[in-house]
Amino acid sequence: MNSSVEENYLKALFMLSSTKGEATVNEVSRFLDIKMPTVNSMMKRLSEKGLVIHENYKPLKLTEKGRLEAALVVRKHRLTEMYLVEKMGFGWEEVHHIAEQIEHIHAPEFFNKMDELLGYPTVDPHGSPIPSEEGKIVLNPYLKLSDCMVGEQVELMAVGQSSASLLKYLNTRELALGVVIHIEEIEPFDRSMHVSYSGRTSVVLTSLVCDSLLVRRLNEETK
Amino acid sequence: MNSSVEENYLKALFMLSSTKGEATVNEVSRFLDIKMPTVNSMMKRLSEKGLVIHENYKPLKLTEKGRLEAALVVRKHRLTEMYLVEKMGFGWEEVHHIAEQIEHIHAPEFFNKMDELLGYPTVDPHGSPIPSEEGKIVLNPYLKLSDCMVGEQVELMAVGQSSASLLKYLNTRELALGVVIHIEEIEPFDRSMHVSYSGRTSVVLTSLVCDSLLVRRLNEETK
DNA sequence: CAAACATATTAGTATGGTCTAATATTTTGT
DNA sequence: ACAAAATATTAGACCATACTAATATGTTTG
Repeated sequence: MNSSVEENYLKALFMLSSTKGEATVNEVSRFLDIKMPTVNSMMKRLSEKGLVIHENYKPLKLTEKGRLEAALVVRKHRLTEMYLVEKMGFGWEEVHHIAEQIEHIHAPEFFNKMDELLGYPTVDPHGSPIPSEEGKIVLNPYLKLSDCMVGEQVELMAVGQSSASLLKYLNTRELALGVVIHIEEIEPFDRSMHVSYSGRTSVVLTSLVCDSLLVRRLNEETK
Repeated sequence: MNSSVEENYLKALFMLSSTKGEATVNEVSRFLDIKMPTVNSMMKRLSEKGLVIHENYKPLKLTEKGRLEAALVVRKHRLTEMYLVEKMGFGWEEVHHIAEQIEHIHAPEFFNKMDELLGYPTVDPHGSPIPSEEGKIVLNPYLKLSDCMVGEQVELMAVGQSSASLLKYLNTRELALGVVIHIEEIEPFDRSMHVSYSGRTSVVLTSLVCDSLLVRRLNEETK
């Protein structure tokens, strides 16, 4: 059984290595706000437990076992977020720090019950995928708003990062999941976008925001 | 902020001292299954933090502050149990070990939301009182079934101890909270009771069981 | 390529929370 | 009342998880 602390390291590694398949001690250190030597010795431990591959001065990788255990923590986190929003009426921006704690509860039946009550969702309220009990995740089928072109119509499906500040920003602009966005114009010099949605027109979104919004192109018949 | 471990000691002390107002190191030790020297040094810590009164070789008492913090942990535990049973569909006997973990979550809004969704209950699914946010508890208004007399009609309101074995025992006999029990006969020599309820008649309950069942006398007009 | 910088590791320290063994005190039973 | 038993405390060890300071390795850049 892994401790909460170990689970946090595994989760960090899971998230940081999701694209490249590996991460450095320094990245984990900054991500968790824990000093490098501490990370280093913890990685030694996880390596002895067969959860991480750690050769001196080389980047860190999760073993298959480590990846599974990390995925299960992420699963618990995202199911919790989903449950808090859908079944308890919390707002997007309130649930993260609660889920950060509940994700370490050891009680599979508790999370499976949430899963059942939620109807076996595959994405959480931020739109991020929820790993299955076997650690499988659906590949994120969404693209960044910033990768779309003028004239396209897209539906907001997820946010790339779920900082409270971004979520509040979206709330004040009535930008919720499911909103259909029409791209009116893109400023070439700073890549900011003018968009319209839900009756609002010419709303300006900076490229920073556009990078964080994950959308799905609407096909012709939906228009 | 108290750690989970400290919270467990406070809770233990709270429960053990609920009748006499104090408890011994030895009792806490047996209750938590932690050796006496460990308990002793932890009590020293809690005493320095102003949560416990601990003079050498004297029984332990909670300070007002300690009592409040302990009550809040109990509140979180019992609200959680209540929520798991009422809102998620778990059985009585499944929820204890989940609540033991969730009670240490630091997120008042989470528990207040449960409270709200449950309609501000004052007793948990085992019938034990749920302390308020201010640490106040309604005095247990129930009496033991074993203190009742032949001919009385009582409603099952709570169980004195919530061991899985007792709860299963009650389940198999369809003895649920709210069931109205009629006391037909009491064996003087072993204090076992013959009772009837929900169509069943002459069910025998040993005195051990009767001691664990908390009931409320039904007044005449309810009969 | 060598110096400077970034990253990684080792060594040593601290704290929380547990243990066992030894000792001290209180309670109990004859 | 005194010896035995139960309870409480002190002392010393250990592991998990953090830190700082010092050192080693790897990377970047003049």
